This record gives sequence, C-alpha cells and structure tokens, in this order.
Amino acid sequence: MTTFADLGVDQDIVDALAAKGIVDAFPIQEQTIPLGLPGQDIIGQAKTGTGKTFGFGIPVVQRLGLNPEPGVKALIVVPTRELAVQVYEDMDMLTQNRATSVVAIYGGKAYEGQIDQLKAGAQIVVGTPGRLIDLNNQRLLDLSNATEVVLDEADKMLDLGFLADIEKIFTKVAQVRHTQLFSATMPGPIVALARRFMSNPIHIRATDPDEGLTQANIKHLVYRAHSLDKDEVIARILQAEGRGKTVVFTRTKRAAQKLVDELNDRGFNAGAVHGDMSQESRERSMAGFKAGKKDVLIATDVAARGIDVDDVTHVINHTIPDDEKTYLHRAGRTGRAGKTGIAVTFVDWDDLHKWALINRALEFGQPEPVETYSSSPHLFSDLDIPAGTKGRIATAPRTQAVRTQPERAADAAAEGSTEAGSRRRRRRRTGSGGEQVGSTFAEGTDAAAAGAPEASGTSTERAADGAGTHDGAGREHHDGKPAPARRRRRRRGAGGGAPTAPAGA
DNA sequence: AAAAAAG
Repeated sequence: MTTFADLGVDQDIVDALAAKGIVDAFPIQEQTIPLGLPGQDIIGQAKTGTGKTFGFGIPVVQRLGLNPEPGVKALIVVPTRELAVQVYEDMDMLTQNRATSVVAIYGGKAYEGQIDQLKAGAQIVVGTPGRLIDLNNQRLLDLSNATEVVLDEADKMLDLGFLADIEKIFTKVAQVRHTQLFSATMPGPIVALARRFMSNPIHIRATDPDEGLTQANIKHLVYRAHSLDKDEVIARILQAEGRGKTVVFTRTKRAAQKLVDELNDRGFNAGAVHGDMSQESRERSMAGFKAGKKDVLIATDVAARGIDVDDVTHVINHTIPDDEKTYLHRAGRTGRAGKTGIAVTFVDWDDLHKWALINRALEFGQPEPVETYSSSPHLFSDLDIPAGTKGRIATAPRTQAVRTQPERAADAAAEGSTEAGSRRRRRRRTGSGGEQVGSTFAEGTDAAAAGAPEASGTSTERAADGAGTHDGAGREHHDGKPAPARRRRRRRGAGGGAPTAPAGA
C-alpha cells in the first residue's frame, strides 16, 4: 500500500489525514497526486467513491505553500450547493494544520458570512457558479490570483447548463495556472472541450484491466414497474433487514416532495433534498441523513453527484434516470470506499427505452425484460425484505420504527426462499404486477461514452489523443483495509433473472 | 425535458 507520505505529501497534511484514520492512498490518488504536486494539468477519471477529492485537493493545498498570502489563490467549482459544503469540509480538514483558510461560496445563503471570510483573506474558495459570478461582479471576489483551478464533476460543469458560467469564470481566474478536472464520467467530446481551458493536460484513468463499466461492489437490480405501486414497494424495501441508509431518486422535484410526504405519512422518518426547498431545509435534510437521524433521503438529481455519506447501503431509482451517466452517479452514492451496495431501479412503461440505453452503455448485458416481478423472489431476497404471504406489499404502520419490524422478521424467518418463491409465483397478477426487467451485477467501467467502451487498464494518456471515455478506479479504502478482490462478473446465464449476491457480501 | 445554479 502506498501511503500519502510516500507520495510526497507534506507532513502536516499527512497528519491531518491520519487524524481521520486515513493513511493509505487510493489508486486515483496514487496516480494524480505525484503529477498534481508539480503542477501538471490533469483530467482525472475514477469511479464513484474512490477518492477523487483528495486526488485534486491535496495538490491544491500543498502548492499554495505553508503560509500563503491572504487572498484567493485557489478555486474549486462544483455543481451543487451540498457538494460545495462537502468539498469545503474536506479542504478545511486538509488545511487544519497550516495557515490556509477555506470558504464555501454558494447561493441560498446570506452573503454576509461568505463576504466576511473573503475579506478575512481566505485562500481557497469552493463554490457553485451562480454565487461565484455574483460576488465577482460585485467586486467582492477577486479571482485574478487564482492559480489553482479545479472543476469537480467536470463533465457536468462543462454541460450546456453550466458551460457559459464556466467559460466566464475561466476568463476571471489567473491565465497562467494549474487546472484540474475530475469526474467519474468523461465523455470524449467533453474531454476535447476541456482542453480549451487547460495546458497540455494528461488524462488519468484509474482503471483495472478486467473492469467492466460499473462499480464492482454495487449490485444492480432493475425491475419493470408497469402498474406497480412504487410507493408501496419502496416502503417495503425500507423495512428490509440489514438495510442501512438509503437514497431514493426521483425525476422531478414534485415527485420527490410527494414521496417524502407519503413516506412520512406512513411513519418513516424521511428527509428530502430538491431545488424547490429552502437551502436551510436542504441542509437540515442532509445533516440529519448524514447523522443517521433520518435513514432515508428522497432526492432529485441534485444529490446524484459527489455526495459522500457513510454506510449508504441502498440507492433506489424511483424513476429511471435519463442517461447512463446519471445512472452511474446516482448508484455511486452507495458502494463507496470499498463497501458494498445495492442499486434498485424501477422502470416505468414509458421508460423502457431509457433502460435499453443504460443497459447498453453500461454493458449490463440484460437483453430483454425477463421475469415478472411477482414471479421473482430476488428483489425481496436480495434486499432481505420479509416475504409475507399477503397478496400485496405491506405498508409500514404509522407508528412503527423504520427498521424494527419484529413481525415481518418472523414472517421472513418462517419462510424458506424456495417456498417463498413459489408462493410468489402463484401470486402473480394478483400482486403488484411489476416485472423485473433485468438484474445485473456488473462491475467496472464508466459509461461516459454511450458508444464503444474501450477495455483499458490502468492508463495514462494525453487527453489530446483520445476519446477517453473510460473511467475507472479501483476500490479504495480510506480506512486502510485492503480492497476486496475484484472480479469481472458478466451476465450470469442469458436471461437469468437471478441476481447474484453483492460482491464481497 | 428536468434539474441545477443568483435573487
């Protein structure tokens, strides 16, 4: 194992990491830190939950020196306010033993505190585009000395919705600078676009030669949701034994609000995060979820990228996302730092084409919808949901605690899996009627490019030379434990509906 | 097309 000290990281930063129990570097960190420290421009690609933040953050801190002059020297731009808070916290941790201060600049909050910190001489700014430009226009944020610039979730930042803002920001920062772009997904066209803002960048992809397109330690279950009462099923999943924190993604803000209200009505303690909420409420939900006070978070794609919460065991796509990149980022809220996780996706009738797209891009290899939901015990058994013998999926009693379901546990214990399966088979059509579209347990690569993924091993190449649609990064452990063995597990028997057990589970 | 991001 390579330690951060081995990589040439300053002792005070090594100490700050060690105080958090972090000693060994993850693959993406091993590859990018030695290049970032001397100022090489980098496009860094590694899978979700594999340590990209420190990959760019450590060089940023170290390059500013032990006692940087007051004033903004580094700018890290992120796509959402919650991610700004999170990256701010990471950078704040890295700088705790040196005279460098960090400030988070984002909207939905009072200007005052942010302006005060800037006036006090903060050197590192982490922020979202709108407020950054706002303060820059007001001449309260001088970026002209920002010689360290990072775009986190870079492909998103260079997406149409953000591109104009990013272009503007690049005209404001120092023109001779160190630029780093990081993301789990980096489609070829975006890499090409990115070069406009960089100087002779190197494209680092921390990938395992045997890897497929998705994270090895995330198990994927995909169900057709035709005429399925998704609220019921989700409520049922939330009662599963062994479930840790769970994030449920919806397509719209309204759907998120409706679901969180519904779940809370049913007695769960759920929180929501979406753009129609006040920033205060958003942050309260996130904090409650991180602290474990709420173990269910209902979110729009505002929470799809970057958000790092320990022990998220399940991600549920209430609605299938539109593209494979979003799918990958959503699923990536679980299975972080080497842990295992399960991603469950419900595919509505009108969304089958989206599943086809994602299935192809991520190489799940599930050709057609196969088993019906009710004939397959797999969702239930894999999630360890009590099987029950009622004809429909049960609802959590209002007053019941989310995870303590003694009767259901007893129910489940009383039921052998084979028997449960046949019982469910008999129940089909009288049940909820959902159908399993596919279930897979793939591993591996990133699906940045919907097109042809190249099988690449750990690779380093000039960004100039290639489509670079891969991502990849091995598993990594911030807790210093060895990464679980990675094995490519392709499609188990054609049409095989039975999902496998989660890797390492 | 939705969501995000300034207020």
